[in-house]
This record gives sequence, C-alpha cells and structure tokens, in this order.
Amino acid sequence: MHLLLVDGSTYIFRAYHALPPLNRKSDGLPVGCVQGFTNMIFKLTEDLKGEDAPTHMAVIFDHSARTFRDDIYADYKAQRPPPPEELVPQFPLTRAATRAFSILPIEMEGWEADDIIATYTTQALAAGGKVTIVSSDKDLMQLVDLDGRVRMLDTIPRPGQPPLRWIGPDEVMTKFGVTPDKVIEVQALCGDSVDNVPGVPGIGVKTAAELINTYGDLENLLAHAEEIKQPSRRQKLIENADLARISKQLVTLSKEVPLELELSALARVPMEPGKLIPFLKAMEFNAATKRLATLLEADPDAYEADPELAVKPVAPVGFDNAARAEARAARLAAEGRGDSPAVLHAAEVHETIKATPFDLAAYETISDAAGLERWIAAIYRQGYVAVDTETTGLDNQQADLVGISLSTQPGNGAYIPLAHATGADDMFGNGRAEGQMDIEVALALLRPVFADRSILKIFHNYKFDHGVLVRYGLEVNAIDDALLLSYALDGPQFNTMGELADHWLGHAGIPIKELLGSGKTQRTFAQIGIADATRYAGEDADITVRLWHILKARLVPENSTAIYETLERPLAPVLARMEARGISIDRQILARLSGDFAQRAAALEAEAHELAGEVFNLGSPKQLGDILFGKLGLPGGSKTKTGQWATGAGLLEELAERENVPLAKVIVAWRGVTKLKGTYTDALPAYINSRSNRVHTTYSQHSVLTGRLSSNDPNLQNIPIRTEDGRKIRSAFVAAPGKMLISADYSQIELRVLAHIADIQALKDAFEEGLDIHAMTASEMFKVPIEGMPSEVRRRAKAINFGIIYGISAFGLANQLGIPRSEAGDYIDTYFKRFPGIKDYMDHQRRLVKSQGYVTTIFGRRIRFPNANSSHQAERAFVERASINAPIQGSAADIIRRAMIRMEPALVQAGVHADMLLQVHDELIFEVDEGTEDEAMPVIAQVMEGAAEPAVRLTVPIQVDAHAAKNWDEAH
DNA sequence: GCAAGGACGTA
DNA sequence: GTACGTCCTTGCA
Repeated sequence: MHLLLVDGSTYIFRAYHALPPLNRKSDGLPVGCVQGFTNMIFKLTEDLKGEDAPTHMAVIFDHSARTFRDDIYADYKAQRPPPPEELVPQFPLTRAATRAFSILPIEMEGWEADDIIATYTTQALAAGGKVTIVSSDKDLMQLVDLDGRVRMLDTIPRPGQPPLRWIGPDEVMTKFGVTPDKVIEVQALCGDSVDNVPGVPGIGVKTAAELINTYGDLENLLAHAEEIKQPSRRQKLIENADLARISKQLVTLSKEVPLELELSALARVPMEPGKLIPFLKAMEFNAATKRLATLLEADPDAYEADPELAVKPVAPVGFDNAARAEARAARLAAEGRGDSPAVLHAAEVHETIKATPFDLAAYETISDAAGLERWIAAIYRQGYVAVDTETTGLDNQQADLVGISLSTQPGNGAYIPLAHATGADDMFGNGRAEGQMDIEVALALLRPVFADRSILKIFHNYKFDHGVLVRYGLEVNAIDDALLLSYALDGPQFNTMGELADHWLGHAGIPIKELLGSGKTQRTFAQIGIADATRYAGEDADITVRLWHILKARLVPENSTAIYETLERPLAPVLARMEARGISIDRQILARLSGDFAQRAAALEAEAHELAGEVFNLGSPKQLGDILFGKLGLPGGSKTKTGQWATGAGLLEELAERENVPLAKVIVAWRGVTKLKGTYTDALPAYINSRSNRVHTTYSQHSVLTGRLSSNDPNLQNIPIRTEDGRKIRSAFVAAPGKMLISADYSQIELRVLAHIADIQALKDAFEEGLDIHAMTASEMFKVPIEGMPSEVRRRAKAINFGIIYGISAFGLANQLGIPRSEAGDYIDTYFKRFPGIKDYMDHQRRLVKSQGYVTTIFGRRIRFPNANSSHQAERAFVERASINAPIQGSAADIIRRAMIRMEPALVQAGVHADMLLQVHDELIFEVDEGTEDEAMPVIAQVMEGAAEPAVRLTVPIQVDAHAAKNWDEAH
C-alpha cells in the first residue's frame, strides 16, 4: 500500500500568495487558487507513476472551527488573520475540484488537517504500507521516518528549484537540526511565531536542536536544566518549563482522530471524464478541459458544465452568445465607455442580471429545520449568500428579530419567519403565528454559517443587521455590503435598496410602506402575514445578491477596489461596535439645563413681544420678517429665494448693531436658547436606551460626498462647544463609573493635508516648526510680526485659511469678515502671491473635475461631480469650490478612517483596553478604565498620527492632541 | 401626514 | 466659500 495524503489547506494559502490572481471570465469569481490546486492534483497524478504511484489517496482540509489546541492554549494561532476575502469563495471549490478527480476531500470539525494526516499515516504504517504527504508545512515533519516509509513532497512552484522536492530525514535535519522523531522536542523549545506557539522565550531552532541532541528529549532536558552552563539559558528553561510543555502539546499531532472513513475507503479509483470535465467547464478552465479530455480519451463537447458550480444561465440570453457580446462591445465603444475586458465584463453581468425576471411567488418559506438545512447545504455549495434581517423597528439596538431572508443567486430567495404574530385583524391576536420554526433552532443552524470565514455573507447595510444579529448571539465573519459597494463606486447617489434596485435592476421592489402602512395604523413586520413577508423579504435578499454581482464587477474597472476593500468594508464592523457601545449621558445635568433654558426662553419671548408691540411666534421667520421690515419698517432687509424676508443670525446681529434694534438681539438670544433646548437638552434623554442606559447613535458610512461619516438619531457630531451654554451640554456626556473619557483630535488636519497635496513649502515649514499657523499666515500676508499681533489680524488670516479650504470666493470671504468685497478680493490676491502653489492646486482641481467628472483623495477615493459642466454659471462655480474642498476634506476623512480600522487591533497589541465610542470628523472619543488613560493615550495618538502610512507618506507632520477627563467637555 | 424652507448646531 | 443632521413652521394633501 502507498498512501498519498495531500495537505489541501496549506496548499491553498501558499497558492494564493504565490500565484497571480485569476477571475472566472463570466462572472469575475476569483478562481486562481482553484486553478493552482487543480493543476497540482493533476501534476501529482502525472508525476507519481510506476513505482511512486499511490494505491490510496485523499486530500485533507482544515475545518474552520476550534480544535483541542484552543483549549490547551487560548492564544493558539491568535495572530492568524482571517483569510483574504478573495480566497473565501474558493474554499468550497477546492473540495469540488478534489471530488472531480475522484479523490475524497476529508475534513473534520474540531481537528486540524495535520492531525487527520497523522492518524492516517499511523494506520497506513501499521498496515505495512508507505506514505507520501504532499505539503511543505514544517509541522508535518515530525511524521517523516528514518527508513523512508514516510516522506513529504513539496510541490509549490518556486523559481530556480525543481518542481518536486522530496523531504526526508536529511531535509528535516537541515531544517530542525535533529532526526524527525525529535522534531516536536525542538518545536517545544523554539516555538512558532506564525501559529503563536510560545516555546521558551529566547531559544531559537539552533539552540533547541543543540539542547535536544545533548539531552534526548524535553523532559530529560528539563530534569537536568540545573546543569546547563550558560546562566541565562538555564534560567529561561527553569522559568518557562510549563510553557515548553504546553508548546509540545500544541505541536504534537494527534494520531487518534476518530476517523469517519477507514483507510480502505481511500483506495484510488480512476478519473472519470463525467466528473472531471463538467467541473473544469464550470470553472471555465478551457485549456485544462482540452488537455484532460485528450488524456482521458473523452469528447469534451459530450459534457455540460456542472450546473451547481457554473455561472447560472439566468438570462434569456447567456454570456456565451458571441454575436450579442460583439454588438454590445461595439455599442459600448461607440458610447466611449472603452472596451477593456473588465468594463465589458461588468456590463455583461449587469445586462444579464437585469434581464432576469423577478418571480416573487418562487421564494420559499422555510418553516422547519430540514428546510433550513437544505438551504445551508446550498449556501456551502455556492460559497456565498445574501442575507437580510426583518425586525420590529428601525432602531437596531432595540428592535426584535422577526425573520431572516436568504438568496444564493439572482432569482432565488427564502424567508425564515421567526417571530410573526397572529394576524393584525385578529382582535385576540398577538399569539405566535403558525408555521414558524423555533428561533433558537434556526439560530443554532445559522450560527456556524455566519461565523464561517469561508462563506461570504452579503448584506445591504450590514451595520444594521449586525446590530440585530449580535444581540441574538450570532457572530458574523466574512461580509460584503452592497450599499458600501455602491458608495465606493458612486458616492452617496443611492441611499436605499429601493433606489439601487430601481436604478440597476429597473425594479424597485415592494415598498415597505405597502406592507406596514403608515401613521397611527402602522404595523410592525411581526404583524405581517408570513406569505406577504416571504415575498417582501425574499425579494430583498434576491435584490441584494443581484446588486452585489453587478456592483462587485465594477470595482476593478473603475479603480475602486482598494477603497472598498481597505476602507469601506473593514470600517463597517468597527462602526457597528461603536454604535453598540453607545455613550453615557447624565440626565440630571440635561434636566436642569432644560429648566434653565425654558425660563430664559420665556423671559426673552415676553421681552420680544413687548418690543414688537404684539404677540407673535418667535419661531416663525416669516412672522418675524413681517414685523421687522414691514411693521417696524427697518431698512437693510433682503429676501430669500422664495421671496420671504431673510432673518438669519448674521443679518439680525448687523441690524442690532447698525440700526440699534434691541428686538433683533433678543431674537438671536431666544433662538440660541431654544435651539439648545429643543435639539439637545430635551431631545437627548429620549435617546437613552433602556437596556444599556446609554445613547447609541447611528453612523452613516454612505451619506457624505467626501468620505466623511455622518451621525444621526441622535446626531452626536454636532454637540455644542462654542458657547458657555453649549459646553454645559457637552459636559453631560460622561464616562461610566470607574471609567474615563479620552478625546484625541487631529490638530489642523485639513490645512496639513492641503500643505501636502498642494505642496506649499511655507505651510509645511510652519507645521514642521510647530508654529501657530494662522498667525504665520497673517504675518506673511500683512507683514505684521507674530509677536504682539492684534487678535483681529489673526482672526482675518484664520478666516482666509478656512476660506482656502472651502474653495474661497471674494463674496464669501467678505461676508464672513464683514468687509467690502473688493477688500476681500485683495486679501485673496495677496494670499495667492504669498503661497503660489495654492492657485495651481485650485486650477488643477477645476480642470480635473471638468475633464473627468471627479477628483480624488490621496488614497484614490473618487469624489464625483456630475454637474461639473453644467450650463448654470452658479452651479458650475459651486462645483469648482466643492472640487477644491473635496480632496482636502476627503483625504482627512480617509486618514481618520484608516486610524479607526487599525485602532482596535493596535490597542489589543499594546495590551491596552480602550473602547472607541465616537468619531467627530477629526476627533475620536474613547472610554477606558480609570487609571489606564496614560497608557492608552500614547497608543491612540500613535495610531492616529501614523494612519496615512504606508499607503501615503505625508510630507507634513501630523499632530494629535489627547486629553482624559470624566466628561467630554473637559476631555476635549 | 408629509415635504420644503429657514435657521443653526458641529468639523 | 466646504461637508452634514435636526428642529420648527408653513403649506398642501
């Protein structure tokens, strides 16, 4: 007997890094590793002929689950990052490839592939056979034996080396300095940084081998540790004896895996064209199909592509209609959309999916475990699934889960009702509706699927579903998000699934209003009948999977892959966790303020009525305008675009000053107080979540043109700070008992980004020297020494600096500073003369936006302006200013996003516990245990300051200021 | 009950 | 002059 065991998982990972990426032509599915794997299996069968030919064969895979090693040592393989997303869909395909060659793929929950290999190896030896292990994993070297009955074979292609490299006792000796039977003793001492096996700190392979060759094994060495001459080595061994013993347990492969298949079941059977060719065709490996068909003396045309794996012929006309593809290519070329294969591919995917009709009646209601298990099996075959949750409300921190829908391909869908009540019309209702499986049973079945990093879960607005699912104990790994794909590609153009579906599929789907109604009679999803719910929810999952196919195909041709993969997708779970944490607010402070504001508002209101000589609604700009400019006949009134009198704060203040109108002052004061009361002190307490006693904002990751976040329900990005009253509100945001808040903010991030992008040496020098940037600007412009500079001069320079960032106009600057427009124009001219690069930068962005319709951040985020060539002068001017601002604001936004993505792992790495709670554009708020703030702050600042690297090396220093206190006002 | 407009809080 | 979200009034359904 000759048993050949292929270590499948290691090969896939090595192939992923070694081989160029390859995508299936028809749908862009990544298949590079599958192809590498298929070639490897084929070459093995070719190379191992005659004497070397195995009689038994299997491919062994790791099963993504914990193993006994996690129980021995919690940190085992803790450093291992999740597999790359491109690799994920390829896992099930490599199993399929194995079966296509008539070889059994073997994996077992709770066991690593290495353990299964060790057990089969032991059994084969006991049966008198020999074993070849196809792997280069050093952990398997312990199985090699001295008399050549167990050898390893490394087949990973390496330049300059033979294609097949046998690993026997000599090679093991080279690697570990000992015979194979002593490998685990050496590994126990030297550990393994990749798998996070600790070993004895400070002992490497060389020392370990020397010690083992002297003392024979670990136990004997430890028993004689006292005798070792070198003091530090002796001490390390004595101190870390237990660590070494644990390490040995970790590296020792189990030879007692309870195998499901006996050795005899692995007997080789010949390849069958009926299995192999349909697989190769489904993968669209055309050359391999021909070659293997010839080898097997089969007619490739006699077999169809495996329907389970092939791109589904979802459209009336398939992808392979040459005439149609050609016509399409011609049309696209004529439209100037280019003819790169990726562009054509994306267009084909879109057209095909768009042509697939919706059939709401086809969606399945899953009402029992057997039904769900069938769907889960389909999900594992597909490797990905679109998921949508239905809940009782829009607040994902409170809403109850009502059901979950799934779709694995355009046109299909299923709904698992979990908490529907009996009909809303039934006045005795609110019982549990019939035909639903137990929620715990359903979740138990779904839990491993959601956690499985080899199955991609596709959401639309993942953050919402995450907030619901984690509260039901589901962990979700490996996600894509159709809404974020859309945002990475098109910016905030589309906000809802309905808008996306309408635009891309020409089918908006059932509006939720149609099911729930609105106003007083509005129902929750739990009150919807299961049949209606299945149509609605199934459609949502179906739409999601369609959008995913269409949008994902556009990433590569539209240069948005990096933004999506490195900024958008990784940020979503970070934000989801911040939302779930919330922040504590002090109700008492707010209640006292509300009372205070109410009194002051009432007094101001009475005073205003007195001054106006009549009772009117102070909250009505219309009534106010009529009184000021009508009844009182004040001059200087201007009209808004709707013909109303304008009554903005700036205008009222001017009126108070110039015309000496006390009423104007009173109104401004009243507005200030009622604004704070209405928006903050009255409103915020209502947002306190009764379970957590904290306020949970929702961040929108897909709403802002420039790449910033926005915050809503409540908006925690506009908590007051500028006035005394405002800061009192801010002081109501507090650390939990025993905790502290840390606020870390970027200093002048946008001006620094401007200095970098526009390459303004004078600005860079100023930042390098740590100067007051506004004072420096003033000194340059007005020729005033920084020392003893009047505050008014600095204020003007500051307004100009901000103006530059906003795409300055003389009109705007004049307005801001209350100076004549001609004077503002002179300031701008002076600024351009002093900092000549600024004008170049501005002109450059103007040209870019007009020629290509978008500008970019330093990380390549595209910010689109479809109106760049508008026929309206005002609109054009607006786009010009926005296109000047967007790369600055957007690059700063990208920097803090990168910091947020890296923050949690960096804190873990540093051994600091800190919870990131809020982001306010250039500021991050954390909550830490009291007393740990001095450890946390440097780590936080370091991550933030280095966030652009290594993607971009900024040519200005980035500075972060961090402070800790019990409340947000004092921490800021 | 809903949308638009004005005003104003933040970076 | 950039980017947001929320509150309130108004006007129409």
